Amino acid sequence: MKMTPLHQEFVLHFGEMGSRWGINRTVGQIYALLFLSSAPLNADQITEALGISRSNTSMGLKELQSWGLVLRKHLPGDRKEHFTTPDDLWLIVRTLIEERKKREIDPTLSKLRELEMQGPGGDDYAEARIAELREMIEMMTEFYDDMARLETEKLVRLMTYGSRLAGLIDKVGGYLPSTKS
Amino acid sequence: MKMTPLHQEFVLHFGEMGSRWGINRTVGQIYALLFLSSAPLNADQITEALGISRSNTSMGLKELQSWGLVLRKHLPGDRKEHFTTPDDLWLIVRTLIEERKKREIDPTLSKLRELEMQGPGGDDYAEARIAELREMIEMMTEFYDDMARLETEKLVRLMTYGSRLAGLIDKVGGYLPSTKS
DNA sequence: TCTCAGTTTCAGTAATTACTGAAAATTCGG
DNA sequence: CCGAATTTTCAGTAATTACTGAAACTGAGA
Repeated sequence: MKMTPLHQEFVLHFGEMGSRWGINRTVGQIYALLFLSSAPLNADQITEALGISRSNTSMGLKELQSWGLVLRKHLPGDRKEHFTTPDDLWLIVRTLIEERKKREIDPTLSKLRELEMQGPGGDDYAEARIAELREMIEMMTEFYDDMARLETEKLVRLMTYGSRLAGLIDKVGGYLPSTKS
Repeated sequence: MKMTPLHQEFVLHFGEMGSRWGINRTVGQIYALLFLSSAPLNADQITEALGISRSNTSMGLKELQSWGLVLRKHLPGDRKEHFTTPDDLWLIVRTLIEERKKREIDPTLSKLRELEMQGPGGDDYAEARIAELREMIEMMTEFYDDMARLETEKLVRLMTYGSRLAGLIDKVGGYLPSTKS
């Protein structure tokens, strides 16, 4: 399992970026390795290619599977588990966004609602600020949900349409309430 | 500088979420405190409210300013520096997204382009995978750039339009190339 | 220009997170 | 159901990151 220079640089980059992406170095490297590999790899191959311990590989794969970014694959005639990334890049991106939303946004949205439930406590400014933040997050997550429901083909069409979208909306007519709450 | 229960819970939550958001606990707490405060606070007030060291406050504020999430504010008649978060939540969100893109996506886009520059090295699968990833990131960042350029009012209109956008595009006509590359 | 309130820097230390090897658990062919 | 192959868990340790106090620096008023 010797890596080509291309693999090496890619794997190293994902390792470095890992900490910024909220995963650790080896998890990033494992993902990178699987991403570039046309055939599924088993844990020993990953362990050897990255020069890490077998247990570290096991933990890394576990985390990546919990994210839905890596899939187990049984190869016939081999007792060992093998692993891949999904072929479809769009699926990967959808998964990534969904998981990050789940971990980074949803808990805060819940907390904000919970705080509002506790009713007014006298600090009008803080309460308004919290309500405003909650509304903003709701608007963005609802938009995200709508977009996530679209098939990829429509999503691509929409994204390629880019800034012209705004003009389009103008034309259709603005029956919507104004911006400021 | 005693915090109300509302402040406390909010600050604590931001502290806990900090690590998921790629900042540390105290940076999250400082931000939370400033976010809920109607008047700008000085470093000593922050230090006392959070029970952290003066130097920690200084470093946290420095980081938040580098993100553009916290602004210095000189109060007349007081020699101390004061700090606030921008009033406009949309501005805050725009800043957040822009900065995270800068830190988490742009370096990878550069790296991918760099790897492609190095020319074919024989691993067709890996090279195709990298090219596909680069194209995907380009499409998404270009879309983001388009959206970021819109005034907030239009952005709100667009987001509220949600899933109906897809139908809209259909109607206007699909002159665009098909999805699969 | 000197003073001093205020701020930043930084070396040392504490706290957290990542990684390892060994042992326990699981899985599957026989 | 047994036993070898494989995977997972976990306590201990290494590496990294966060935090502190003290010292250095800054800049406005006298």
